[in-house]
Amino acid sequence: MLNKYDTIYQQLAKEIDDGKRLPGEKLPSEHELTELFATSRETIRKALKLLSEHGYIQKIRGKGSIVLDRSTFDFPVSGLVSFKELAHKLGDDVITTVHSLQKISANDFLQKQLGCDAEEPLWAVVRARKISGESIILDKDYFLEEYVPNLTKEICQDSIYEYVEKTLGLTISFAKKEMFVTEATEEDKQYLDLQNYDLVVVVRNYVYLDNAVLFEYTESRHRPDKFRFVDFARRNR
Amino acid sequence: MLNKYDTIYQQLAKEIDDGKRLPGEKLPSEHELTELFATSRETIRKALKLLSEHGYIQKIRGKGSIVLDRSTFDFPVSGLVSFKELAHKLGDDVITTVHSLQKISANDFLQKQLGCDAEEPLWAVVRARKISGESIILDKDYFLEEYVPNLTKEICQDSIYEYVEKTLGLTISFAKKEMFVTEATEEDKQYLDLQNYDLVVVVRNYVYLDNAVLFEYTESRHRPDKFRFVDFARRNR
DNA sequence: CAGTGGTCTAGACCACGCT
DNA sequence: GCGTGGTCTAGACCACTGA
Repeated sequence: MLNKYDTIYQQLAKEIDDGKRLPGEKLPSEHELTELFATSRETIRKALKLLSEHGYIQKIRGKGSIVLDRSTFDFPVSGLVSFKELAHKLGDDVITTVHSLQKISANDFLQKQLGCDAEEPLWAVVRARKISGESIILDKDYFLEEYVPNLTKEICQDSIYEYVEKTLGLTISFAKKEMFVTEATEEDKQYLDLQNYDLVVVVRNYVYLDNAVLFEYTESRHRPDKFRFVDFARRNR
Repeated sequence: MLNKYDTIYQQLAKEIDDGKRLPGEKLPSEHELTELFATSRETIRKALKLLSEHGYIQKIRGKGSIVLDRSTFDFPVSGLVSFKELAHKLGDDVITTVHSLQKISANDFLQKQLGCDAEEPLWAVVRARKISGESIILDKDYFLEEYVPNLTKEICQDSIYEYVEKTLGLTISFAKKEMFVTEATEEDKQYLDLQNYDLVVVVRNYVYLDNAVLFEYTESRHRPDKFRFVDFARRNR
């Protein structure tokens, strides 16, 4: 069972998704929702905050909460989405090839990225992602070994996140992403079907556990024509 | 004067920025902060929520609020940042050239992007942004004329957002961004110093007013080597 | 003016971490 | 068991909107 406010959020979100509440319409007032759900106003407000953060409604002081048109927001969400989830949503067939899996010590670059000690033991994984027959993405992952004692090719073939969260019981709390374009390296050219492109889009991902430890640094290198990112940003975040 | 919780947020953020509270340290507990700021716990919690949403702290149930290391987060923020603000933060000299400014009617593409009526009257502005002597970004903006009755070259030269918000009194509430890489068009080549690059990074920006009206569609076309984006994503957003 | 959402309060109980 | 943050309540006053 979820929180009360989360339950209310999900119900209202579903009603909007199902077309029971149409864009442009107003939701019942907070006062009315309080009675509808037999709860307090602050709880209703938390649910409405979630709806507005997910682009379902917009709250306007003095007027009410207006249902938004999410039809233009239908691309897989920004935020922390694993490659596997993303591919699944796109309905594409994805094949992962593990090119290397080894224990290393942090070099200067990784020490800086992970903010860890010099020589800190790390897992280094290099994987290529093939979509519809073409190698499109090169994933280079670095984990603190301390948190991930065992790692096998099979796990890397599947989803490392799933292993980390479900099997190891670690909780990922948030991630910072950084994106830029740079020249393709020899490694990119070796593992990706770059066609004639000599640039790649690099997405750097810094992943934190719920104990505030930065435990993973990932670099995803995308063939430029297949890259896409969506961000849904509220003002004054 | 701001809200109480916003004031508390800003004070704590400043203390962290100034190094008075160091990464890894814990903030005082919510109970202690309640007494420190002579306020209620929910108000403190709103301030802490802001801190955690901006990457200043991480809250851990049963333990406390830990100050994070924001030193790797120092690049200008994701979200709705106008070009002018961004350039200002970077401390660069920026020159804007207005290449065209005209009233048009929505064509099929713009009708789709803005979700407006066919033939809806729009402003169309094309501007190039020169940073340190090089034309790096081509901005193509389309506004609903209904909301922006007058637009002059001088306003476009300066900041359209400032004009819209300060002079017209409209409030921008949020934006959706979409990013991808594509081949440079003739227009890109004409207005940008693309060197040998034949790709551009396109950022599509959908801007909403606080009355839930989508009133602007902007396409920013960046020279790939000068493009950079940072996203700070909490889980389950 | 009545009705809306925005802020704030002072309490309560719960789930979790640590010792 | 104690202190932490997470949820929830029932009220209050304010700022804004629209008739």
